[in-house]
Amino acid sequence: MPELIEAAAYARTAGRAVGATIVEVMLADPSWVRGGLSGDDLASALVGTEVVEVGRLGKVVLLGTDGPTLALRFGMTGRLLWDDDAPIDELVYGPKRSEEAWVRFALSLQHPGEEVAHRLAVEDARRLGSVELDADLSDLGPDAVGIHAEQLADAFGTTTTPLKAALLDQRRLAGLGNLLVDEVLWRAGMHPETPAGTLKDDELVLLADTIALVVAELSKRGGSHTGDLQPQRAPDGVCPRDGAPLVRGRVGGRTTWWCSLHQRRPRWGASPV
DNA sequence: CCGGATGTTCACCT
DNA sequence: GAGGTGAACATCCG
Repeated sequence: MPELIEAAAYARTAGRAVGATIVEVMLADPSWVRGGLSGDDLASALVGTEVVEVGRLGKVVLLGTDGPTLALRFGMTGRLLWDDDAPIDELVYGPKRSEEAWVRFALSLQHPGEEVAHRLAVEDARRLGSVELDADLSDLGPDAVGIHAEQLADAFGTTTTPLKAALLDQRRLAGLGNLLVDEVLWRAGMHPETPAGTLKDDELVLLADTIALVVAELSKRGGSHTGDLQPQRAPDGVCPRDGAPLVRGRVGGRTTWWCSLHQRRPRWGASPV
């Protein structure tokens, strides 16, 4: 996604639905629903209910009604739209335009006393997102916002999984995606292949502080793609801090960029040089 | 034309 | 069981 920062922006916008009644459900793409429900199932469960709260856990946006709770996942190209407003204009690896044909799911929402209903819609070109009723989110780890060193220690345990893969694993920690993790590790000066379970207490504190700083700063700037490292995540990119060449590799199945100088190799547990 | 892309999930190895 | 890899999903972009 749309990582945590975009999901938070979507949740803020979706918050405008609180107090409104769902009067219509539009499901343009039946495969966008999880749980084997049809569009009719979805409509009969939701039409007539009132949105009472909107929240977020990790990258998932939750609309709580006085009936079921609706979970929205945005995949890589999902954008949330409120009428003609889009909280996030453009996604880095998503399409550069907007098309009605990519709207997979929408709700019509009627506020009491208002003339016209609003539309809350999700546009998802690649269809990697989904909507689900009463989703089981028990596999998600603690949210990355507000994470503490002790929670990171719990999340990592003694695993030898590369730090980058551990931070991307939503079961350990919910909300960070590929771009945010590269930015965090770069700022913390940690090599992405460091075995996650070998971090010392002071390193866990530094990591937790860096996650908080990066999420706060990039939220203010406007998205997961506004990190200092981002413009250099390209061939011949150099470290914005010290000018050393960046290394491009694959860690945890994802493209990973790190500084050849200040994100040093782990002292042990790495593949032989 | 080809390869790669903010995510998730599953099959298949080691 | 843990963890890695690669594919698949479908589409856009350089």
